[in-house]
Amino acid sequence: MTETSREWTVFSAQCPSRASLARIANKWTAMIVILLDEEPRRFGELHRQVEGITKKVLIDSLRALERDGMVERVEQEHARYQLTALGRTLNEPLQALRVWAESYVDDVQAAQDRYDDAADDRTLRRISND
Amino acid sequence: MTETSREWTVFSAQCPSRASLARIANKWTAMIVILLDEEPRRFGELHRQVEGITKKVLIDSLRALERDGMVERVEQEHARYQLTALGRTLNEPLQALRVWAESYVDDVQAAQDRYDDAADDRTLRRISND
DNA sequence: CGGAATCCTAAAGGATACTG
DNA sequence: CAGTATCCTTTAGGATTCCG
Repeated sequence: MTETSREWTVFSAQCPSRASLARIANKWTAMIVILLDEEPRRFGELHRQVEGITKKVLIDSLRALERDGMVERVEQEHARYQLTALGRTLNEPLQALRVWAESYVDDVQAAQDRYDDAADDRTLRRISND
Repeated sequence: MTETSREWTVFSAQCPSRASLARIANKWTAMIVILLDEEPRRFGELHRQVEGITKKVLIDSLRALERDGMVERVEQEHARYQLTALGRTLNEPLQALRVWAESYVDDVQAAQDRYDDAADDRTLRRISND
C-alpha cells in the first residue's frame, strides 16, 4: 500500500482515520465544503444552493463539520458559516471529486447502459435455458 | 461557483453528476479503488484488506463500480478485479482523500475534544439556568 | 473460494410543524 | 430567518445460511 502516516490507516476498521474518511467521503460534506471555500455563507444560502438538502440534514452536516473542526459558525446572530484552516485544506481533494463527477457524466452513463443491456441479455439467456 | 462542465452540476438534485458524486464520495468506493489501483486483486484479498467490510457490501460495491464503468472483472473463474481506464482516473482524488484522513487524525481528534467539552459547558449552563 | 439469497437492524435522510 | 422537535420512510449495511 502507498505509505502516508505510519501510524494511521483507513483500512483498519477501528482506526480513527476510517471515521474521518467516512465523514469527508460524503456528498453532503463535499458540496458544503466547496461552497464555503468560495466564501462564508449563511444557512439559507447553503440551503438554497445545495439543491434538495433538507434543513435537518444541512444542520446535522454543519454540526458534524463543526465538531470535526472543519467549519465554524461566525456571526452567531446571522448564522454565517465559514471554513477553518483545517477545512480549507479539504477543498482541493473534494473539488477534484466534484470535477470528476461532472466531467465523466457521459462515460458513466454509457457504462451503465452497456451494463444494463448485458444484464438484460443474461436474464434472457437464463430464461430460455429453463 | 467554480466552472467545470457547463452542462452538469452536482448542486442540482436531478443532475446525473449528483448520483456520480454520491457513488465516488463514499468510503467503500475510496478504499476499493485505491487498492485496485495498486494492482488487480481477487475478491478474497479485497475482503481481507478492507477490514470490516462484509461480503455482501463488498460484492454490492464491486457490482455498482462495474456498472458505472470503473471496475471490471477479469479471469471469471478466479474473480480477479481491476480498474478500467475510467476507474484509474479516479485514484488520484480518492487517494488524496485517504491521505487527508490519515494526516489530520490528530487535528480532528483535538477539534472533537474541544467541541465536546464546549457542549458539556453549554449543558451545564442551561441546567443551572433552569 | 466467490458468491447469491434472505432477513434484519441501524442509520441516514425526508416531511411536517413549531419556535424565538 | 435559523433553527428545533417529531415522526416516518428508505437505504445502507450487517448476520446468517446456503451453494457450485
